[in-house]
Amino acid sequence: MPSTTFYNLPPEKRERLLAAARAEFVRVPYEEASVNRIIQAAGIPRGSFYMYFTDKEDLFRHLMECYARLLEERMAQLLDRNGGDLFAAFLELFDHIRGVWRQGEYREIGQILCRNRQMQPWLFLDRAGPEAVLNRLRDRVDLSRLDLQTETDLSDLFHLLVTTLAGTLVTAQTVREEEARARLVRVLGILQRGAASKAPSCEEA
Amino acid sequence: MPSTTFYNLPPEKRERLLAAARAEFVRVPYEEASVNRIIQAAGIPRGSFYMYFTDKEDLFRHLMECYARLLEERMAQLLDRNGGDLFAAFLELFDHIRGVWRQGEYREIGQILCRNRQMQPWLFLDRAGPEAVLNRLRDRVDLSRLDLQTETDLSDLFHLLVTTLAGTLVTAQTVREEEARARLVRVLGILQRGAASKAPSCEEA
DNA sequence: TTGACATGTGACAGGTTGTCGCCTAATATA
DNA sequence: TATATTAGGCGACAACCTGTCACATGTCAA
Repeated sequence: MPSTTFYNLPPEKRERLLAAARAEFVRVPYEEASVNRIIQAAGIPRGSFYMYFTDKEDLFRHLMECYARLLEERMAQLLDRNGGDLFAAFLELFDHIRGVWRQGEYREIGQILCRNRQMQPWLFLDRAGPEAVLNRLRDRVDLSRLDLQTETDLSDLFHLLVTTLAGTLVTAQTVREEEARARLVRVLGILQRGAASKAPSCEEA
Repeated sequence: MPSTTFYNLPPEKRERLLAAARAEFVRVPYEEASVNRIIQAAGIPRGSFYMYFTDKEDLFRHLMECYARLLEERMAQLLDRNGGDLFAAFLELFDHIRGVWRQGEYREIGQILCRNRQMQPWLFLDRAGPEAVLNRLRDRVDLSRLDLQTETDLSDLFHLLVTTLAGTLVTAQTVREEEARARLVRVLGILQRGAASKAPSCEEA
């Protein structure tokens, strides 16, 4: 987490640093990103940087978490709008994210995530784990739409959904947009209806 | 991939290098692992190392892929033994892997994977993607047990299963073994029966 | 004015990586 | 046997990186 000193900075300087960081993380994969280049581009002395962030990872996490917070808010709205339908909300979240990534301040996030697939969890999963996110969202989920058989099924399902969404978003950067979306729809379908063939005694019309 | 020069090496030297590498990757997370320490521990000069592998990543991938090949073979056997039941095979694969990790040459793999969760995909997914693995395994899967509605459903399902297995294996290193297994069973259950509540007109006994 | 404290600053020590020219040993050719 | 050719062993080196630390500077309260 950034130190309080960082938040006391003049906003202009703060944003300059973050912008330089985003640019660097877009340019090369995480491991190759260099604090050196970031501070140079931002015109911020070495010592100061380490006053704000403990290291590169701290900075990267901050970028991800800022955006993750936005996503969580949006997810809450989408759940409400869809009457608590978890699957519908996730699909709409995909559309929302794709839209936001196309332009504006968060345009770079998509590219960063694509260049750093291993970091996917950092975007969607709270430092405290997926549990934490789910707990804040739980009230908005309509459980009657789901067939949950144990206490933890919701958590497991949520995890599956998050992983799937993340994966789809990343592939959406390289394959055709609709193709990625179609894949998401298919996987959501599998998760809803199950992949095991149904007993013949229970066939749908 | 290691150069042919690497394979021409006397087996003793080759194994010394790989052992040193495993030890280093167990010691610290991937980013912190140092080629320096590996070659020092193995008593191999710098120039030689770069003759065998292009860099640290190349070496790491090699370790993972050696093991991945074993897993794929095992998976093929398990599919045959379970009459092509994909779900049963995955569950047994979990048990198998846990057993192997407890001792022997691959004891370290579990720890490495745990210290480097982001690398999970490298273990299970072929460089060519999950598709490649599935294609080699496809014939052994009994499709009649599955309810696949589009061409790509099997591939999507396979991806879900692999991701889930990897996640469970990693958590199994930290939480109680049976707990991790129980979680895998639950998730497999969700994937089989689906998470959407069934229409009342089609209730099981 | 003076002190106390937060913050800015860049030189520095200690580490890393990949390369490159040189040397050795083994094998093929005349 | 003498010589050419080639694969491989080797370690010094340049170029880079990171995190720290002693010192400079600014700011606010007494």
